[in-house]
Amino acid sequence: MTSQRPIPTLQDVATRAGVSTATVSRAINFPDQVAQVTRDKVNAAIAELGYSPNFGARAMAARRTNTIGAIIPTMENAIFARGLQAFQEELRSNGYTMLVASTAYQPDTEEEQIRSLVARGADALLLIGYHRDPAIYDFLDAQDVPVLLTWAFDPAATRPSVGFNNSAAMQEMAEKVIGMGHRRLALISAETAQNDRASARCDGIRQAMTAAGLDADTLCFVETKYGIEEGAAAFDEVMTHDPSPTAVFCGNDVLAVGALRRARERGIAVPGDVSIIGFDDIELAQVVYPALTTVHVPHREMGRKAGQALVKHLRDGTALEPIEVHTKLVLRNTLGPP
Amino acid sequence: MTSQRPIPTLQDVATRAGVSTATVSRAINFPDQVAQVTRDKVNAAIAELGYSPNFGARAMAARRTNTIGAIIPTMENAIFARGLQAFQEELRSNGYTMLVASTAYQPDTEEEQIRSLVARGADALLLIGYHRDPAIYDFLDAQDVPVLLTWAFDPAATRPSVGFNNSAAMQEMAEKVIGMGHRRLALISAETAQNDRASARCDGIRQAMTAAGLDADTLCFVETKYGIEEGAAAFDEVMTHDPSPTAVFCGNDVLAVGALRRARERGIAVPGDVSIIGFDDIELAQVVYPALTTVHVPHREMGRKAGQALVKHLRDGTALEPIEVHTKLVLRNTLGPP
DNA sequence: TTGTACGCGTTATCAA
DNA sequence: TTGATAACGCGTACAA
Repeated sequence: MTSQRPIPTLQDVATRAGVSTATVSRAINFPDQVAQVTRDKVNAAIAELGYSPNFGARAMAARRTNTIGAIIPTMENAIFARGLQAFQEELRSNGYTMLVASTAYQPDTEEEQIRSLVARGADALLLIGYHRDPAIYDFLDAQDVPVLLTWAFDPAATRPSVGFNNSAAMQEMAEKVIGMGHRRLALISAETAQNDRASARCDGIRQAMTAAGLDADTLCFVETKYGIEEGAAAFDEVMTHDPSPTAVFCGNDVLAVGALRRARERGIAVPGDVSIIGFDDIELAQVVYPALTTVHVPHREMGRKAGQALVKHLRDGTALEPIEVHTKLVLRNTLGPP
Repeated sequence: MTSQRPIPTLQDVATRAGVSTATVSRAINFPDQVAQVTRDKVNAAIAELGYSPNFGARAMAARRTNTIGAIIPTMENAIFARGLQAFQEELRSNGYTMLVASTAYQPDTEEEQIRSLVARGADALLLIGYHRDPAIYDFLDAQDVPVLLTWAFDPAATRPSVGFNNSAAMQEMAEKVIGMGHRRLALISAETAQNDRASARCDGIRQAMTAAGLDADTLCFVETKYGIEEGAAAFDEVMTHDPSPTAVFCGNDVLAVGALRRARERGIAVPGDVSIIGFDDIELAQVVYPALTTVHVPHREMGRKAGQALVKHLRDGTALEPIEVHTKLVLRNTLGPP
């Protein structure tokens, strides 16, 4: 049982340094407003006491927290982890702290997390995708909390975002695939109901089909949850379709890797019998064999730019501008002629 | 320019409901202490105003935050992401919120993040591994913040942890490998300087060698940063050793996957020419070809149990007990006879 | 350059 | 069951 000395406060530091609390506060927040000697005394007292400012009190008095919240579907998905890591590094180097929360793709949970982060005093929020209950946007407007969306970019959208055009990116890949002669196409997609990125990618394929004179309704479409195992099961389903597809698009690399594994297990040659195409270009894509053809998304760049944009907005009060980042086709070895 | 109505406070709700702030506070925190009719009026007012309590003020007045901080090396590593996801789910279902911060394996950054989370009022902290400056533990004790360590388990340690015995786990695998007849061993390790898990795994191999009558100094040891590319480069280095190893242990699956890829690129057969062994059993391990032999770590179980332990401690005030979780050898296809 | 004093929004104690 | 009120620790006019 150690004798519990109480946590030191500003007042304790002030007493110890023989100055007022106001001076200590200034010494911390505006060092050049206080005389050198005074500052030294204060710093010494802070060090001796092991003082660190109370966040709650500070937030209440200053009415800002230097904290930015980020809400993602799940940390278990490498793409979000990577984007957030870059986002955080950017914030950190500008004196901001990131608070993360995850939603498991549940809109209710997202709303709850938004309220929680706002209550915690987040100065701004980073959210994934455009689609959510308008009431949430109203709430954020009412609370005067700036919001930046990411992972999607729609020039026509009213809310600013830092992201890429999911539809156009997938369309470009589909055009490539169709250009190679593929006609019987399939798509293994993440669940589209609450996920505007997934549905935009799906639209991209249909548009490419229509533009090439194919009937978009012939696309063999299967929706599934996120996961390697899920991708494998969906691949089975897709291949039972008659006529069977010669090219299988996947909404993300994880699904594609599952499909690829199942193809090997079934003795189906890739890309000999069927081509498999991913989306995201996570590390996994280069490691599987054959290496996965996919759409590269600059996750780190996106996270970094989102961080820069938010910091600038908070500092200078300038409007948040939409920023588009660009995807790129990565043609590896799972795509071949039909 | 919408007219900015101010953010509602407890006082606003009280006025609107025609009661005192004390009653509103109780209606929120101890609903059964207030009359049904009063409660309804208060809830109505809360809904109409869109009120949500100010976290800072609450923390200051209540002297707790229902928040638990977690500090990990990096979110980009799937093992931490997965463990934290489970940890968070457990906290959430008990009314606690998780705050994450990451350190990029920098002790200085970790210390900074610890102070930041404590200042934010974290009721407890989850940290990875045992090894850190004693001054940090002193600080946490002084601030009266409970700490639970994880990802490691040492029965002799003074601080409670929820984790597994890194050394014993690797030793078990090494015994298996040696038992198959391997004598020329190599280890590609994560950097051991600030990472007690990495050095424990290394010790495990040496102990198995000594126990089997081998000279532990013959272990070909290479240290590298985290990453697939880094694993590949380290594999090159290890294979130039003379005599070249017949079995290459890797400190984690990501390094192992890099080694595996490089082996394929070099035309080195696995496990024909050399065996490769990973650690962690992340999804990657089942997806590569040949599937990776590795040590399974129950990351989700570990995260969940850590969450349970911390919640119980905070609620009941009982001491934090050490909890060991168990690893398991997963013999897939990259390990064969020498 | 420094100090005084008030207010931030909530919880908790004590009375009523 | 409810209300008045004193903390909680800090930032910041304003004054000196």
